[in-house]
Amino acid sequence: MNIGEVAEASGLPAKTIRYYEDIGLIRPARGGNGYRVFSDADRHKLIFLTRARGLGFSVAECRTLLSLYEDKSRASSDVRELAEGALTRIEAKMAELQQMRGALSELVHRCHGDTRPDCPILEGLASA
Amino acid sequence: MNIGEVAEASGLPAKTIRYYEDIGLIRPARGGNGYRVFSDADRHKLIFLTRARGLGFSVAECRTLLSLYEDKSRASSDVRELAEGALTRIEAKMAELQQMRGALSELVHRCHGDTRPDCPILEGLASA
DNA sequence: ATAGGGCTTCCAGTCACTGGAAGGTCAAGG
DNA sequence: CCTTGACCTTCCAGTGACTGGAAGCCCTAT
Repeated sequence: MNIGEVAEASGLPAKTIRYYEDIGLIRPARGGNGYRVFSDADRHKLIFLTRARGLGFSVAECRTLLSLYEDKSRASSDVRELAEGALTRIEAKMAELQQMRGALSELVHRCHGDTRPDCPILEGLASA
Repeated sequence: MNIGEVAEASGLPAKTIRYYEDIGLIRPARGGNGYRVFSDADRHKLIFLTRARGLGFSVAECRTLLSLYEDKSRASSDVRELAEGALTRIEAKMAELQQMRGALSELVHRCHGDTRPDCPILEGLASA
């Protein structure tokens, strides 16, 4: 299949797929016309990448995940460690966002939001 | 004050303060030796920026916030709109992270994480 | 006089794409 | 056979918000 089809199938933009080839995540073959030719294995890898990225793994981690995926003598603990790291990052980020949301929503609710200049949001930013 | 002091006072790295000058968020004076000289107003602005960034406003929004802050005839509704936008973004991001966390933690809990290759995390990524 | 720390500029790199220009290829319709 | 339009190619540059590092000036203390 050509890049358009595999983009459709994997949910990734064609640009991103070319980029993934660039950084060596995938190695599609080439047809006589210079077009990339994607095998089923390539398509599976791209779907794998789409999901892994969607779960918060970095591209570097995806590279490792792909090599673990292909290494039939892997230890599942290696995969789990990566996943636990991603989970920890997600939870840290969520805590940070929760903090922000709390502070911000309080400021928003205290601001009447009309034509007057008086504004608790700006006041809060200027001197917490 | 010099950049080191104002960095300490605002919580921003000196590098970031130079960057903020570069993009025109602040305009510190210069001493005869070429060093940046920060006034109290500069310091206040940097603290303002630290807090606004910490609440999830983009640098572009911070620029607007600063100009609203200095505009004594502003409408508080303009500030509030910006803040509501930031809040909406935060909530969207939180929802996304929650989704990720749910999926990822389920996979992690299903993986025994030992020396065997068998791994539900990889299976989940390969075919959800 | 020298050692150290702090300051300066400038260039390059990060992460993961994304946009756009210039041009080659292919299938369908006239 | 020619054209049209969709699809493909490469290459270069830009995004956001910094961050690292090199080369060199400045200031203070010993």
